[in-house]
Amino acid sequence: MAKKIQAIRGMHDVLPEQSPLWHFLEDGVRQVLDGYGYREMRTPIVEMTDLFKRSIGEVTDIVEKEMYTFEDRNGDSLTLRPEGTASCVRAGIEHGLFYNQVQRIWYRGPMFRHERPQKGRYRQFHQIGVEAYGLEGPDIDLEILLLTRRLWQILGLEGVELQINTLGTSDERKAYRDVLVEYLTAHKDLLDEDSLRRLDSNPLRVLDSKNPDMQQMIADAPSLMEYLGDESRAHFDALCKGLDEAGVAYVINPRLVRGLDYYARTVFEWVTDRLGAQGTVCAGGRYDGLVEQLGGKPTPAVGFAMGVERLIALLEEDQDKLDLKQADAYLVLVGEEAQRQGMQLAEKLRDQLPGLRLITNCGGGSFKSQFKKADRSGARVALVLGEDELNRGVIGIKHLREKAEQQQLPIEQLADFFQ
RNA sequence: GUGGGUGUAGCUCAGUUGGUAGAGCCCCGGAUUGUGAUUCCGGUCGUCGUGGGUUCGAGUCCCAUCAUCCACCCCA
Repeated sequence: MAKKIQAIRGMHDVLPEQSPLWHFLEDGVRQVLDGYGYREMRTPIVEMTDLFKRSIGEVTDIVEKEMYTFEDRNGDSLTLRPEGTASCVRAGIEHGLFYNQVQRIWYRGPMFRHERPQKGRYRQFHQIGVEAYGLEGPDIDLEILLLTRRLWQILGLEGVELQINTLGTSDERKAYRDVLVEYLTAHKDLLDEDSLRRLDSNPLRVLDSKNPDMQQMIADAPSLMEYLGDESRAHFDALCKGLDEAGVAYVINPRLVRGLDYYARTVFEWVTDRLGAQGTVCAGGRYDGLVEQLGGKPTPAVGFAMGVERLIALLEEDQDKLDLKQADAYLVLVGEEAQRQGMQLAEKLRDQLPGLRLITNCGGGSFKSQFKKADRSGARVALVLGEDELNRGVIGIKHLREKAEQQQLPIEQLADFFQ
């Protein structure tokens, strides 16, 4: 036997058995987004490497050590996208979508990060992202959050908690960052190895440290809230008020600091404790500076991304609640003549009943074995065509899921049965 | 990138102090004529992750390597 080739580390197949759950999720998301007037955009999986360097930030882990970057045949440096926002902004600028316009956009697809695989963390993973451009007020932030709440409702997802925070404008954050670095440097002796590293790369992250020895020092650190301008504060207050009025439960988490450089003002995460260490199921925030930073004219923006594998993992836990059977009817065909005519009959049924999910038995087999297959297909009924039925011009209908006598119908009346 | 756990049939796993592999599920067939899911009977399936080493002999011990899982880190 030839040597087997297996999938790349951290990249997984979605098998036929799992795809109904993916469809359930994707259909639900699409339905909700349609309902809010968001439209899908599809962008390439590969982009110029600089796009991500400039948007995500040169000194982030993603750019420094997690990107799948390679040289194209003409020498360009290309990268498999590690996230979707950058591409979305690039495409928007490229096609003039942001000129004096409001855009509500969503996207979905695979993302790539070269990390050590773990539960809820893969090298190829899928995100569904939602972005709104051209609106600077807190109303659109609120809409985005209401939309996520509705998503969980539609999907029947329970036990996810909303955490929000504000990072202020980039100027406010810069000012705070300087103060924080000063404070942290003064307490350098208390910092652990990770935090010392973050002191240079992302000092705000130090506040999120899990190290118990550092908690007191962190609690005494200056708070970003004190460095917010009036406008940022008003923006955040208005959002909180809107959430209150809409009855959305949330927790203000001052330590919530998104890892990508482009976030400002509103940031949020939906988290669960059911997924181990990777508990963030959906996260995002405002990124007013990014469009300009990537060469467009200044455009306010807010958005988020969901981790599809993580949501699927949550949905799997109570999958039995979902009705995901895949066939309505299974056509049992015994005998050469029945097999021949059965194919024609099945086509006719599909003409008459476009939504019908009908599996035709192929490969022959006894009545017994064909009924076994019918049962395993999940079909509600088995349609039976054998020698007897052919001679009499009828088809047998056996109910597989409920107690009811097997009945017979003239073949031409079969379509009526499914109406 | 760092640390720990695990790799035996398609799946879930057992395999005693080293003596050349087993169960359940699944799949296939049968239990008097053409009927599933229950029950009974029978059957197929393995280079024991891969490569070295120790030994008369390795699934079992040693080394390496790959994969996978969990945590750190990072993030959706």
